[in-house]
Amino acid sequence: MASLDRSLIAGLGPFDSLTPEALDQVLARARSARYAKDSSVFEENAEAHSFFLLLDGRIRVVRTTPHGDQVIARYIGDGELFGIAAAIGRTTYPATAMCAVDCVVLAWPTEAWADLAARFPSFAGSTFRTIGNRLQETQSRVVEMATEQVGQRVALAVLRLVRQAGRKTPEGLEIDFPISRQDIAEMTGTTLHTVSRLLSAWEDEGIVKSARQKITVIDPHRLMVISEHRAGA
Amino acid sequence: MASLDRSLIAGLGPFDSLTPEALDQVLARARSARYAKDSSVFEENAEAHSFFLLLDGRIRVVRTTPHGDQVIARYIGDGELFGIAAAIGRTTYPATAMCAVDCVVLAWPTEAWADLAARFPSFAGSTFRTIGNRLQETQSRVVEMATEQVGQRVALAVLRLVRQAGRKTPEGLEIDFPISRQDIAEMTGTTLHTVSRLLSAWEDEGIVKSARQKITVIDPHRLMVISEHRAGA
DNA sequence: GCCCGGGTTTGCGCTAGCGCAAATCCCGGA
DNA sequence: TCCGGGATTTGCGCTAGCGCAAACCCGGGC
Repeated sequence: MASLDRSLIAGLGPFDSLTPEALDQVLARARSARYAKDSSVFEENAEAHSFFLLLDGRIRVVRTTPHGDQVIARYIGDGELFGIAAAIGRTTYPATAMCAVDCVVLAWPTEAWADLAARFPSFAGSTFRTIGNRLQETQSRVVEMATEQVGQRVALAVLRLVRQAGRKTPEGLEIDFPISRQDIAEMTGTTLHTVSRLLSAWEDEGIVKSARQKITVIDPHRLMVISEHRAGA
Repeated sequence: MASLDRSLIAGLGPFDSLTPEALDQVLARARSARYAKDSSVFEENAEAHSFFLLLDGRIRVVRTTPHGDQVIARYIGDGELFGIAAAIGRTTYPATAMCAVDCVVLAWPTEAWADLAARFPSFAGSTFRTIGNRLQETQSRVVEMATEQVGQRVALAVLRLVRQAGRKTPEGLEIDFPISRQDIAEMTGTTLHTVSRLLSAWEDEGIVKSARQKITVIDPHRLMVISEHRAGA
């Protein structure tokens, strides 16, 4: 494992405003690793030996119920920390991290966290802000699940994905990683059948365009309308 | 506002293992306040001027949707910090804190947080652990809402309440604060009608006993069975 | 170029649970 | 003690969306 170049992480959220020397110190304790698409970085309930930063790729964070149902907690994008719930008290990962595409990550041993946090307060702050944001966002999802119906939830999920991972194309905004109907279903608490029906309907209306593992939003505005209004035409 | 006695908070989670002097310093920046049942300690979207510790009572944390639906995020019990998402980056409260009964709270100005956290690392740690726990728990609720059906969700909610606020009575375990069918509905994403029907059915089977704003669990074991098994007899 | 397998679409029937409405109950105040 | 209003219960009809099943489509490996 070669020595890591600080340009990898300079300017990324968690390491914002660290001096070059500080960056080197932070990197000194990290190792980098590649994971192939569909491999997991860590598994639910496994002992939390490391925490991670995603350098490149896209990671799906999944929980599995005792019944075997899967629920996607969130997608992680470039520059985001993940596996950090572990850094805060937890000794075990609460979910599985699956690579939606080939990924490059940095990993720090869990023990390093307290030390880094103490030495670089802005790093600690950023971590906590991240966790705070996720709590916030997760609570919004609870509210959604409790009050909106499937159509609205799916619309919201697609909009969120586009915002997080939208790539501009001539057609519209395309989600830049492969995502199946099943995935959307697991994000919104419904079935792939229902998602498929909804996307088909929206495609007929020219709101989205979808293909195998691919979704492009043509008319975000009308999708927002769907996500807000109860019932639909 | 008289000076506060450190015995109020000695030994409480967040202030565990602080020296008497440290406790005094922490208390020096707090003020205590009483809130009547059904009054709010803070409102959603209001500016986060303070964070709080509940000394006595029970607080319902509620979010309201643009459509006017309410969702109960959680209940806060004695000795718990609340309104702290604000202490971590947020400048505004993400939810409303309503008193389910008369409450006594300690309040610190938001500005004091960074200072206290820096001076008393164990306080900071405890806060973060609390937030971590809540993230965890909130995610579990997302999973529940996505995969279980109402009967199971309501059973889980009741069990959780009993665990958190159960008082032993000759009848069984009684939830020690007034809680309506509507409240349970807002915790589980259903309607008061459905909750009422479920409780009635369970009462017929001798699993729970319920009255106006009151629920007593007679047979926790059978309730757990309901919460785990799909479909029911 | 052909075949295989996973992703997707679509039809169909069914039911969990919502929405509405009405009756009842019960606590607390006058 | 009587009364008003919120909490609860219960009936009834309806539909959103699930579950099952079958067909289809398409990309990649051989």
